[in-house]
Amino acid sequence: MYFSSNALARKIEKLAQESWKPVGLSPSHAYLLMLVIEEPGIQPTALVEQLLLTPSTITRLIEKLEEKKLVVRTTEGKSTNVYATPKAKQMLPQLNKCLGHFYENYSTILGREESARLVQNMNKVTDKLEH
Amino acid sequence: MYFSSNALARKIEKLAQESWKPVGLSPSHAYLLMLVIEEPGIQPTALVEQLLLTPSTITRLIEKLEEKKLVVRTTEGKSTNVYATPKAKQMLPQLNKCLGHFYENYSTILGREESARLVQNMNKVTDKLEH
DNA sequence: TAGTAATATTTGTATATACAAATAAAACTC
DNA sequence: GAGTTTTATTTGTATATACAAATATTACTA
Repeated sequence: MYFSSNALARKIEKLAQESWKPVGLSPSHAYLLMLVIEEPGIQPTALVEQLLLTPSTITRLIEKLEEKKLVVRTTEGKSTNVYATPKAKQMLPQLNKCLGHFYENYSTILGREESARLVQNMNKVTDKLEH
Repeated sequence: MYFSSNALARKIEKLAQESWKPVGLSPSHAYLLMLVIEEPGIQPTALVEQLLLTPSTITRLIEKLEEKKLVVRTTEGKSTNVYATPKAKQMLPQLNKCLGHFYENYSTILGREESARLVQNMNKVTDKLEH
């Protein structure tokens, strides 16, 4: 179980990295950016929930996107809002294309149905392991 | 798929870390050590295959176990042999116990059958992603 | 057999992520 | 409304792993 889940995650990670190479972003950065474009002003807490990552990781991801001038942060009180820059918004079609490629890649290899089933299974297990 | 496989791997990793806490080793170190005890003089290349990790990672794992005086390395020519120390051999029962706990942990949560099915599925997918 | 190719391992450095502590602000509580 | 608790975010540091280059040795080839 231990090596199986790790090995699978690493393989998928690699495939995803390949898929997002055209936009020069890691999969996590790309997913985060797409969420920010979709929901302007989204807060880190919401990103934590959607991406299943910890707050510190989300901060790090945002920082990097800020460096690349793809997002800006505004802080009011204890909460922070994240917005996509025009530069990022222009990238949206390419981001979607990469996402599509990624999906095609693994669905071609595994079949659409089997892929869906596996994802469902993994989510179920992850939820059960929550505590 | 991307977040599902990553999230699952992280959850399992955490569960495994808990399980091996009693011996003060990370899951990867523990699995490697058990292989070395089982097959004295095993070479890094063989460990790479069994643990599904890269050569550099294997070197790092061995280094750490060497620091802890749990293994020794002998180099002859281009190849290296790894042996468990008496100290490590004495730990074997505890290592097995941790392995058992880990298995019990996730099988209790998921059920034995479902666990086995998931592992099979993940392995199948990982193999298919090989290229 | 000298020169090149293949194999095994290690080293330098990078990525993805997390935990725990720090900071800051808002929300309760009495 | 002063003091405490909760919530949101960031920062310092650590872990697990990988890639690419370096090193060393053995095997092949012409």
